[in-house]
Amino acid sequence: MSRIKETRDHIIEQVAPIFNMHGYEGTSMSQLCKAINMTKGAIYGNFKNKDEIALAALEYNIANISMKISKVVKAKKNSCDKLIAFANYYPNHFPEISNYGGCPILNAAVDSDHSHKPLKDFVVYAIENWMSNIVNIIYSGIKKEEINPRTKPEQFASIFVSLLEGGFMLSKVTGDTIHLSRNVDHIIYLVNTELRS
Amino acid sequence: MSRIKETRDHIIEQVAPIFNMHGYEGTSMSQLCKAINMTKGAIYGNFKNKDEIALAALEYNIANISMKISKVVKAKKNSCDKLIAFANYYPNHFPEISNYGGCPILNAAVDSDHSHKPLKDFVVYAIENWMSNIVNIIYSGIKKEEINPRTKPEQFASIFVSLLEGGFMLSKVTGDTIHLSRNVDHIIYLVNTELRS
DNA sequence: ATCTCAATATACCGATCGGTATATACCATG
DNA sequence: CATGGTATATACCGATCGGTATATTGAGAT
Repeated sequence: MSRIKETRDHIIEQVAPIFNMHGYEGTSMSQLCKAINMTKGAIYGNFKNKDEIALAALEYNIANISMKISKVVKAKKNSCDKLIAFANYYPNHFPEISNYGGCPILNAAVDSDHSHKPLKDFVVYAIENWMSNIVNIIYSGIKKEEINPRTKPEQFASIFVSLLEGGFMLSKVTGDTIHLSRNVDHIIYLVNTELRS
Repeated sequence: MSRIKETRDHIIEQVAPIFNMHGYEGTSMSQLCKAINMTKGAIYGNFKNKDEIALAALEYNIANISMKISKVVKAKKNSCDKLIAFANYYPNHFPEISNYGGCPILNAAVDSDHSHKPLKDFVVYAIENWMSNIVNIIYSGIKKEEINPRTKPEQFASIFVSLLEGGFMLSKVTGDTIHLSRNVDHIIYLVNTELRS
């Protein structure tokens, strides 16, 4: 890897949590300089402008959490267990995600509404990607006869994602994990009583 | 009402949607001046600083939507119908709320995390108030023997709020109301199959 | 008609914003 | 050890930030 790439990656890693915590407008370039202990020359030598570094940070944040979730999901063989492992990731890593500023997808979805288009486009892409991930697990589960074929995968995906994001938001802002726990309990209940065959 | 109060209220009404759309950091005082067609003198004559006007705007936004929802809920007598009317408010008014910048509670919950404490405190208060509203409808429904007494009101409230907020967020960012509709369908399903006695 | 006082407009503050032009430091190659 | 090129630091830009001090305005009271 070339040296310029190493610096660029170093910058992205350091600024990613800041963008996640403070949002696009709430993050300033000087704030980023302080965080990476470098000057504007280093940033503008590696990124065209604030938009570009914000997008890179978002991509990093979403790829990061997606990868970690993917790991616990792949560890399960049964489709229903995959869904439950997915859901459990959030309460199991609540402090860590919370200290990082919350779920990057939710933050970006709320924050990106009036920022530049590529950023918003990427949020939509990430959400659709996430939902189709759930949908695919269910379809595959139906094929493997682990999941009730009368299940509606798309509807379940909407509910699944909403319960996790909504629950995380409630727990983060109130400082009480109970909301997220209740939602995950409901997801597990749905999986075991309505999906699992 | 004194004239100063009229101006203050006029300002709040005009700036409330701007704060809801752009968030605290994303909203500038000059932007507000342009919106109300007045100058800084008018604003700083009626508000101590940006924090105070932002809090007033949030209070206005939340009171506003709460009042409207309360109206459709109170129009129903049966507790289960109240819950369904509550949930239906969101898809029924999606374009209106969306154009206004989304649900002020969700926006503020995500936005307020690093702003001044009174603003965050008010978000928490509003959420707890909202949840206890749902809880009270259920308790009252149990007492009136309209709702299954084995229902867990607090758990249902977490799920209820999360499905609405999460679904609205998904639908707003993707521009497709299907997510919100699916979630409301699930809420109605839960009410009719698990709550209604 | 004049005075008073509150409400708003104007002009300005230092700080910081995103961004850029240039100087400097550093490393690979000869 | 000199040189060339690249990566980063420095210094600076105009614009805008939140906020304030003061000038102007206008309605009600005398």
